[in-house]
Amino acid sequence: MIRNSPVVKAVRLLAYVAREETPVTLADLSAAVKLPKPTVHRIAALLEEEGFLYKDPLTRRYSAGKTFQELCFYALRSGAHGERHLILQRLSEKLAETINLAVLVGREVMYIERIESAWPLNINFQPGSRVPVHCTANGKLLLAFAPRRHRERLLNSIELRPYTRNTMVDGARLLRELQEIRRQGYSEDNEEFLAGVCCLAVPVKDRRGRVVAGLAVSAPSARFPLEKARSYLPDLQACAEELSVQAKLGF
Amino acid sequence: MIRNSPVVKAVRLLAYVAREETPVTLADLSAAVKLPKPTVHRIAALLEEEGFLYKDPLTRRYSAGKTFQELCFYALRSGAHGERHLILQRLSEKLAETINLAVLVGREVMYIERIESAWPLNINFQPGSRVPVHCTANGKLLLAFAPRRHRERLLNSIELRPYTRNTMVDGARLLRELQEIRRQGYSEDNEEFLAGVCCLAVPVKDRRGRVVAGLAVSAPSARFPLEKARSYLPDLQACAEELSVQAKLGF
DNA sequence: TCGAATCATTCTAAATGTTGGAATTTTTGT
DNA sequence: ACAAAAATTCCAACATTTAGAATGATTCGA
Repeated sequence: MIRNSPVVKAVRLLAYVAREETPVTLADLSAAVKLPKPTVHRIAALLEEEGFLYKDPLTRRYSAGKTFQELCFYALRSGAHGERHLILQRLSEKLAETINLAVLVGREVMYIERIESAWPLNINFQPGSRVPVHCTANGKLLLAFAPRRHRERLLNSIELRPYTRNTMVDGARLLRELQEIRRQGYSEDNEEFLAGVCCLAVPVKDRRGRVVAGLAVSAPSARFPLEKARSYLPDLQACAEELSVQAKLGF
Repeated sequence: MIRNSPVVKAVRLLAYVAREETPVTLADLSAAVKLPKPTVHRIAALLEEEGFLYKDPLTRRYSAGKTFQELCFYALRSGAHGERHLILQRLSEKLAETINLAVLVGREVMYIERIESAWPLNINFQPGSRVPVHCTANGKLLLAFAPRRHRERLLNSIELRPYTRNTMVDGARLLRELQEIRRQGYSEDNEEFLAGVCCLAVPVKDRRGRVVAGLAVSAPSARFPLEKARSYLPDLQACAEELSVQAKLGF
C-alpha cells in the first residue's frame, strides 16, 4: 500500500489541526507532519476549499472548517456498532469473562470485536489484531466450518508453529479435531496458544446458515476451566443465535 | 486550483460515509461521489489504514473509523473558543443559569459545551462527560428528533435505569413522551436524572433542518422551576436559531 | 520608522502516485 | 447450481504532486 499518498498526508494534516486546541500556523503544521511548507500549503488550500479547514484571513491560522465540524455531529452519532456490542456485552457480563467475535482473514483469525472482562490480568488483544488459526478456539472453529476447498488450501499453506506445550503440530491430528468440531458444533482451545488461557468458541451463522464468524469466551484456566466454559454453552449459542437472527453482524 | 486532487476525492468520500446513517457499500460510495469503483476502493483503503474509515470484515461496508471519531470529539470540543461560546454565554447570563449544548454519541448524551451559572451549588459536568439518554432533557429531545430507525435501535438497546423517583422506567410511557416532545418542540426533565434539578431543552438544527444538537438550561428546581424555564422558551429558541442559522455550531 | 527575521506564497521541471477500463475473483440472489 | 452483481486486482498512460529556490508579505524589536 502506498503510504506517500497525498490522501494520507491530507488526513494527517486534518488530524493534527483537529487535535490542537488553538488554530495553527502553516509553519507549525509543516513541522508537525514533517512535510515541506509548499506541500502543506497546497494541501491545506484544498482542504480549505472543501470546508475541512478554515484559514483565518487575519492570522492565517488553520482550524477545523465548517463542513468538517458539521460532519463531526454525524460521525459521532452512530457510535460504531451499537447493538452488536451490546449483545456481546450482556454475554460478557453474564460469564464475567472476556468475549470476542472473530472472522477468518487470509490465513489468520482477526478479532472484530472484543469485550474485556472486568478481571485484571487478561491478555490485551485489540480488535483488528490477528492470531494463528491452528491453535485458537476461534481459528479451529472457523477452519472446521469453512468450505472444504478453502479449508484445504489454508491447511496446506500454514505452518503448525508451536506456541505452548499443547499446540497441535500434527496435521493429521488437527484434521481429526476439525471433524470433531463439526460434529459437536463448538471448539476448544486448551492452552494451545497461550499457556494458562483456554477458550471455547461457537459458530455465528448468516441468514443462509453459513458460518461467518466465531464467538468465543477466553479466560485463565485457573478460574474458568474448560469444563466450566462448557456449562455456558447454551448461553454462548443463544448469543450466537441472537447475532445471526437479528443480522446484527453488519452493524 | 486543482479540483481533481485525490485529496478532494478523499474528503468527499469521508463526508458521504459520515453523513450516512448506516455503513455503506463500495458500490454506494462509488455512485454517490461519481467515481469509478477501483478509484474509490483504493482511496477507501488508504483512509481505512489511517483509521478514518472502518470496513466491516463481514459486510465490507464502510463507516466512520476510530481515529476519525476521536478527531470529531476533539473538533467539537475545541469550538469552545469562538463565537459559539459567546452566544451560549449571552444566554446563560440572561437566564442566570447553567446552559449546555449536547449531542448524541452512541447510546448516550455528550456535552460538547457547558456554561456554568455564577450560582454556587450546581453539578459539575465537564464537556465530554456523558449522561443517560432516557432521563435528561437533552437526551429525550435528541432521541425524539433522531431518525426513526436510529431511535428505535437505540431504544431497544438501552436500559431504563432509574436515577430518581421521577425517572421514566416504562418504555411505552417514554415513547409517548417522545411523541409529545416532537409535537411541542421542546423537552423537559423534571428531576428525572438528578433529584432537585430540572432541565428544559430545545433543538438546534443544521441547514437542512435536521436536529444535530440540543440546547438546554438546567437548574435547581427550587430557584428555577420548570414553569419559569418555560417562560424563557423564546430565548432558548432564539439562541438555538442563532446557532443554526449562522452555522456557528462549528465554532 | 526602519530593517532583519520569519512566515507565507508562487514557480518550476522532475518524480511519483493516480487513474479507470478491462479482467478476475468473490459474493449474492434465485 | 446458476446467473447477476459486487468487490478486487492489474497496469500503462497520464495528471498531480513534490520540494528547492525565489519572491512577496508580515512581524517585531530598537
